[in-house]
Amino acid sequence: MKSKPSKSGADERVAERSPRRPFDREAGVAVAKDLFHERGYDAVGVAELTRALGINPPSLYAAYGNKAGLYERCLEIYVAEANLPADKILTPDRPLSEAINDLLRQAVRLYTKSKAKRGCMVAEGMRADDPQARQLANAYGDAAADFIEGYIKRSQPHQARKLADYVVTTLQGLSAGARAGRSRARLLAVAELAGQAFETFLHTSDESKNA
Amino acid sequence: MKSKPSKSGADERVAERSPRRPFDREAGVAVAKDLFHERGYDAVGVAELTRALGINPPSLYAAYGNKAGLYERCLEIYVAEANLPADKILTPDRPLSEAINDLLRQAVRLYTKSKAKRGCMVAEGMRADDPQARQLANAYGDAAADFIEGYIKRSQPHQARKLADYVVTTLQGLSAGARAGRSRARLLAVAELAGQAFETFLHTSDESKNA
DNA sequence: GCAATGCTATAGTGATCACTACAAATCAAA
DNA sequence: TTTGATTTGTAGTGATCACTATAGCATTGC
Repeated sequence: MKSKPSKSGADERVAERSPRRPFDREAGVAVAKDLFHERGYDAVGVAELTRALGINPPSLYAAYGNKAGLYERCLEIYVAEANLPADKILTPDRPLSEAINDLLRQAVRLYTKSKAKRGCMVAEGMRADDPQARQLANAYGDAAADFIEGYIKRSQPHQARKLADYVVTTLQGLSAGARAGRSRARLLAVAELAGQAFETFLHTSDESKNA
Repeated sequence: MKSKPSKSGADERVAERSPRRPFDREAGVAVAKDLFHERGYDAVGVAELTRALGINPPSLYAAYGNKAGLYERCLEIYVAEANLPADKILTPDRPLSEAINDLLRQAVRLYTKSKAKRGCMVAEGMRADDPQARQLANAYGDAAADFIEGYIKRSQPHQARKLADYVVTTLQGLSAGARAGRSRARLLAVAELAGQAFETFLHTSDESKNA
């Protein structure tokens, strides 16, 4: 009867937190995230992960379920760490083209911040051979694309999708360029071009759409 | 004495052409090319290749050296088949922006021509996990980028690299979009935007650069 | 016919893949 | 101290990786 939910409330809290500390799951996710970001989902094996985390395979599976589960946690904190805080950049109070321009430039800075971890972890994950990993990354990628499209739609409802596609395509190209080793300066120049192009789209669209 | 170079000259020609037909190397390359294009270098194993070619592993290695060697042949004919005849599109007799616009649109058509073989085989190969395959693809990618930059430099010597980077980045984004399953119509819209953007770059650059 | 040539298929190489069965070890609660 | 729960390390699962040693076999020139 009272076997499960008996005793005091404090016990339940303690019971939830594992009687014997496993190995710091959170830190493990951070380490794995760097590995996945640096070399991609497929190229990082479980053996290398366990070596990097200082644990053995059974601990990894007990903690995260499987390799894809760990990757999911990595994606989660990668996005949550606000590496590219789209919600902070795409704010309703600033001009659309200025916000997009800022987004592109900040993306380049992020993609080229680390020499090892080049490009966008989500965008690169969408190209993984493993279908499960690809699906996980796609979820975040689609969410980001929807967010951008929704933001554009506020001021440009007629061609929001086309413009959002342009932005997303540019971001994917910038991520690929970063991964290929193109320098930050050159990518920033491209981002600036794309940003100033975006501004012209709004002008020309106003003319044609109002006609 | 007369054992080796005796007899008639016709024999030498026949002797060169393998006494027993191997298995049609050329056709094998074409089949392998489709597989590599469809699923990427890493995802296609030697076992699957030999199955698709109707041969056994030793024949593959005797014919192409190794998996990377076969991939190299595939890349070669992929590019040579003029899937995207840049030299036919980027001709000196047409306006720069028109040529670039055409290049982008034709690229989209190519990237979305087959439902299975999406994107650019070279651009996608540049992301392979295998360093050898990556290097092979990079060679073709760099050559294409240089060709584009050289073409732009003819009419825009000051900012050819920046503009070429923009075009290459857009192409990579389009390839990624095609691989992600984005429709031809949407990608064509993006290509058109990028093309019309490219034209504005020339105008604005003329003003600022001449000052 | 007879050896030489050259491609073929059978079978298997060690390495690595993601993943797990099992039992020792450690903790909490009784 | 005993019991029960849980994580740990050891060791190994079958599968697949790229690749190859060996030998059979068909065709060639003699």
